[in-house]
Amino acid sequence: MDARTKILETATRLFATHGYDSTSLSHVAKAASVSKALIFWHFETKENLFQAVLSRTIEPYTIDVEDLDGLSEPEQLRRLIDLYYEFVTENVFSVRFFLSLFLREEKRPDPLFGRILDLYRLYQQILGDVIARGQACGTLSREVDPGLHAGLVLSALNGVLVQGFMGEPEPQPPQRLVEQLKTTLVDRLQVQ
Amino acid sequence: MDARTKILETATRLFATHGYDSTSLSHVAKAASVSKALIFWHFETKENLFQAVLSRTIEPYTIDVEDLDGLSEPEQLRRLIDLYYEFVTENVFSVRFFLSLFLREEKRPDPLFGRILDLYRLYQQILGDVIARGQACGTLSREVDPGLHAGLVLSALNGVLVQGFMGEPEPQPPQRLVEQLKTTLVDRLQVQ
DNA sequence: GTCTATATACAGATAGAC
DNA sequence: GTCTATCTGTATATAGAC
Repeated sequence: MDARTKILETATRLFATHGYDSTSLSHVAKAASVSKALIFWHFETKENLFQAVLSRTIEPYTIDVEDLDGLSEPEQLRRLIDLYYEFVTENVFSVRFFLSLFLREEKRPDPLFGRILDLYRLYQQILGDVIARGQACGTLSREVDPGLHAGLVLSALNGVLVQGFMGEPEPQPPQRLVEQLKTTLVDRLQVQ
Repeated sequence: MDARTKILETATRLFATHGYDSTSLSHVAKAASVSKALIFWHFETKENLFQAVLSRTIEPYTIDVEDLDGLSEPEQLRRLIDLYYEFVTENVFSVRFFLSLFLREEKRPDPLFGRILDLYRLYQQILGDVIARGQACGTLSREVDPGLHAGLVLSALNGVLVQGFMGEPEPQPPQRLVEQLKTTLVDRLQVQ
């Protein structure tokens, strides 16, 4: 592996676990087995390195909602919930990283920041649309407001995620919570 | 106000917004209008100051579940949910602070850390107990597992909280999400 | 208790050899 | 591209006057 990549990988790991300020370039250099000067040669400044790390990290963040066709609306909802949960479990490390950035004034990577929020809103809208369609088709109860219910589902998912961050062993394992979520927030909404 | 208190208040604010490492004692000294040396005279080290800040911050963290008597179980649940939400809104600042600490290896204030988790688990257990009692009395549906449902309710509450952190304006304001939460996760569980 | 002045360490960043 | 050596600022922490 070339030095540049090595630096990027190491910096990603260290920034994510210790944060921006707590991660010194001397530390990165040592962990990546290169000199400090080489980091500056490749990335100019610490800030630049950080931006490069963020871009690299956010790269796989996309929503592809395939193969929902042919499923009933409740089934689509269950599938979307699973997709969301799969995504965050596959990216726990960086999701945790970004969440910690959101909580601090420290570093708000505004452009990327906005991109994450856009993705998030898009996902919420997709959920809301499916609920609305289900109500129109008569497969889902009309008792709830689609947008609001979508917001609740996502909140619950995020809550499960955060609960996972707060340290094991939890009384309720995340997967069972997600199951409970689908049962209560989707199945109970179905029109029999 | 005496200097010691002034330092504590200032440090609390700065640590909470910028984190441990990003907050220099020079900065604290300037913001509190005292000399750096005075901070060391009162608190010995930066680490000590931080611990003092944490203790002070965690002080009001208690659960007092009063006046639930006389309420039906569903009403008790609604009340408990409101209490939780009131607590976090009154303490947004420090809750956000602690959550950010949980997400970083940076500083894990282990003793206090544990106390927060204990409170959290206690709250979850209270919720679970109320649900179980409701099921025994026949006011709540037996379809759900009490502990699991309690976990889901708390996750959803935490999710609403986090959603609030991620930046306004959100499509769904927190209060409406909490209402939706109570409707869906409590009312729909009632036996008519 | 509160200050100014200072010691010491390490941060981000540059110069220049190879 | 990669290094060693070095500059400059600022961090935590101390000494000692008042």
